[in-house]
Amino acid sequence: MAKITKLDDIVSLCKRRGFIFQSSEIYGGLASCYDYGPLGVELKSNVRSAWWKAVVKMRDDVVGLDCSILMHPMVWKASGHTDQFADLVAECKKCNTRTRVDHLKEKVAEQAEEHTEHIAIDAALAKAQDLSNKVCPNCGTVGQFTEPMPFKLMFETRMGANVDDSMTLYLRPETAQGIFANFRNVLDTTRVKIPFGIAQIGKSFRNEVTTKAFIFRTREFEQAELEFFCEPGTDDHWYEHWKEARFNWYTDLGLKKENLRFRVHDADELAHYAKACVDVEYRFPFGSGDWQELEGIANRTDFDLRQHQRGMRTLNKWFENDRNLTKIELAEEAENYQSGPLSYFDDEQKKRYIPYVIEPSAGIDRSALAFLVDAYDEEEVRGEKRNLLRFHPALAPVKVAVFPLVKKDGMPEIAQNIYNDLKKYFTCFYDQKGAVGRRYRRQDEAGTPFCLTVDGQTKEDNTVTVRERDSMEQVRISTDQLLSHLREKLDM
RNA sequence: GCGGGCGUAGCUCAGUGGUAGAGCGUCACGUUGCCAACGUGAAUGUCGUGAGUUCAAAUCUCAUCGCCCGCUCCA
Repeated sequence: MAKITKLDDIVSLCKRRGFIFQSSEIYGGLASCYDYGPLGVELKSNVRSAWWKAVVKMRDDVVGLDCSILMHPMVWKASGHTDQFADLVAECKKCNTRTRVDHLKEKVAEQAEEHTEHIAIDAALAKAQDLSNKVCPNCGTVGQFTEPMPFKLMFETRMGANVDDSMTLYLRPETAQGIFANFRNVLDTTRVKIPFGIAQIGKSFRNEVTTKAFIFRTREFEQAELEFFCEPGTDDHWYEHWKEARFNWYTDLGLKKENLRFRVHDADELAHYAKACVDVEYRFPFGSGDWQELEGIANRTDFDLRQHQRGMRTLNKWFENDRNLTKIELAEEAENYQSGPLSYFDDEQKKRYIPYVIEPSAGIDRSALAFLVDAYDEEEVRGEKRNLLRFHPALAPVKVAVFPLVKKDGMPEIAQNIYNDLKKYFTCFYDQKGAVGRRYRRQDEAGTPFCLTVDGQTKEDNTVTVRERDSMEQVRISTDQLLSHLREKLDM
């Protein structure tokens, strides 16, 4: 069995082989930001493609979308993010521990909401005025807190080169809202019928209070999100469907089952919009071997579409209040909201309704990290340590490496030809330098599933050896059957 | 944000006040016919950054940036 991998081992492998670098390293680095190197960009792109293939291409009921990161500020007003995507935190003067104000307990009552949803800043401020009776959960000191301070979890930027009439925009904290905002567009142009989903992969930004563990939690990150729209009443069925589908996606791509599990959110842990939520968790080698979320699958009900209908009814106030979101109150919901502009007309049942939404929301970066960690292995071969990444072929940055056994006797030329031919079909790598054993090991550490070697026999019978990464076994394959052989083995 | 640890070559690390090192890796040439072989040669450092102390700082002090671990936090 593989030994316990430490995060540090993964970090140095990533640097050494060009998977992941610290951002802005030549300037001392920028906290929690990372860059993907030549191998990393292939890996990450393969993770994306595998998700897209499973969630969009292989299904008849999901279409894709790619929204802009910057959106109309009213989107975030309607979704609740501008009001609610902020925490009030107070710091204990005694021990300097910061705690969310709504998690503080009264000295006497000993009661606090364990896992409360975030509430509007104004309301929270009013509610949190009096901390004199609150107890610091860390040191037990009563009432020694700083003024509650709001943490803005959305990044702000300005649109418009002219400072005077530029407007504040937010970098999206999730890709989901772009999908809801385009729900009508997709309905009107693509002949989709409920149940159907809209999928999107893209960057999101959250000004997290704390980042964590390499690329696991970063402030800039990539999400793969699906909003699956279904008729109310069928939502539980689709929730179960996507739970299963998403869990299997990870195991199909090689994550070991024993490192993967579901964690169901308790009722008091649910976000304000969610009826149910479950996390797919992976046992990462940081923390104390902690289970950490890879993906959340939530039943978002009809919350978002209804909120955007309210937002659309509020647009006039946006102009009346000089584009100042904090002055705007979201319009009440229309009485006949079920037939509002974001409703769906079911032709068979002849009725209109706001669909329910099942949302599997995965982190591409943390998935890539999980695949890296899970694939990492060290083993002993003839007294030497062999490091390798046992990537699923679909995820391997390089699929096939091509070598001449030695660089003479015309072998490099033949190998070059094979390489030039194969690279039209797979990501390939050519190498003729040094001993062939060393080249094999280098590819092992990059996770390349197959190495082809042109040797003396090649000129006689047109066969090459195909060496498999995990077993190190070799078979001779005729060059004219190489492509089909590799295609079958790589499942491509 | 708090506490602890750390930051020296691409990686792992040695160097505790006196001209910057090792192993691995990388590159070149030779050799080599299947698993990190061998020989010869070579390149590579803002000692994280900035200030201070000192005749002299990788080394001592302060600040700052970054990483790891533990808290806290994570709609």
